Parts: sequence; structure tokens; C-alpha cells
Amino acid sequence: MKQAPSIPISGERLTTDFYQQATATVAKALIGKAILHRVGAVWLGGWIVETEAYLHVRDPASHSARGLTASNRSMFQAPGTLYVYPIHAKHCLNAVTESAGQGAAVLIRAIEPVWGTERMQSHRGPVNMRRLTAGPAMLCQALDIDRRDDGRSLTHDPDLGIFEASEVPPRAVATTRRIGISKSAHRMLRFVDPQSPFLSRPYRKK
DNA sequence: ACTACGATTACCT
DNA sequence: GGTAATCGTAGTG
Repeated sequence: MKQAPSIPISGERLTTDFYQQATATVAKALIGKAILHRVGAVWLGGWIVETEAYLHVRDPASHSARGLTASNRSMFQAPGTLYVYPIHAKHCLNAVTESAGQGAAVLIRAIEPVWGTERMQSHRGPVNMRRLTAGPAMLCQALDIDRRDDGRSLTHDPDLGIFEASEVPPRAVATTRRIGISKSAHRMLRFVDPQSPFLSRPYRKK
């Protein structure tokens, strides 16, 4: 009988209670948590170091701002749903927040690679470790997550989830403007571990 | 059918 | 620092 290998970390999976908090709260609290995806026998993942909040009200930058469509429907599913969308021939991954029908999510932009780094390197090609998962599309490619994974559950899928890291001390969190958007560009809804060398852009205190 | 555009990235000076 | 590549969406006719 085939048994799925258990996660390579001692810690609790984040549950619906976590994701249904206010989106900016979730985005900030995700810094220092572990995201894990099992591909074959190998767990891929690392510590989350950079996130952005996309709100369900008064946020024109959010994909939900113009309502439900065929392509953003999983953003309106239950909190803890994975929302994967294509952009510039690449993919980005989000965790749905608030409650079903709202359309709010946290974009996970960068992680510190920890588990399955050799396998992630094979997905990404020959890049420096610093560039392995230092951006939302780099992260998806390394974790082997694409549109086919849209709608999976971060709270119930045995091969995918985000976990509390009991053995790692809490990290500092700094707040900045979101990256790469034109609407609502002034809002401070990006959260980073300012010390991390694995950010999509280095943190600069203003 | 055609067009414009984007929550990006790699590569250039 | 700047910019070209790339393709799925969404809006228009």
C-alpha cells in the first residue's frame, strides 16, 4: 500500500481560521511560514519571505475588482483555496482569504528555498540560488505549480499546504508598496522579511 | 477576428 | 538603470 511521505517539517498546517482573517493580516502573518508542494516523492518549498495583499473592496489592482469571471473564479472560493493565474506567459500563486464570494487573496511573491532545492533547480534551469524563487513566477516554476493547480485546497490537499514553523523564530516584517501595478500603486500592502536575501527586490528603508 | 495589456522576467548598457 | 519577449484574457466590432 502506497503511503504519501509526511511533510519535512514539524509544525501545524494553517487552517481556514487563519485564511479567513483580514487579507492584510494574513499577508503579514504569512511571512516566516513554510509553503510545501509534493511532486512525486519529493517535497518542494521553503520559508515565505514576501507577500502582497489584494483586497475585495476599493482595490482596483485586484483581479476581483471587475467581478467574477471564468478565469478568476477560484479567487471567490473558500478561504485557503489556491488561486493560480497566468501572466506574461508565466504563473503566479495566491492564497484566498476572507470568506467565499468576496474575492480577496494574498500573492506569495518569494520564498527562501529550503526543501527539494535540487529538484527546484531542475525546474528553473541554471540560476543562482538567490534567483531560484525570488519572484512570483520564479516561485511557481520552481514549485512546479501552474494553471492546472488553480483551485486546489491549501487546507485539505495532502500534497500542498502552508505550515506554521514551530522550530524557527519569528521574523521581522516590513511594509512597502506593491510591485508591478499601476492602479492603487501607493498602498502599503506588500510585506517582506527585510533581512532576507531572497526577495524579488531588496528592501530599502525610505 | 483583432487589439491592447499585464500582480513578470531575462538580458542589455 | 531600461526594454523586449511572450501569451492568456478581456474588450471591441
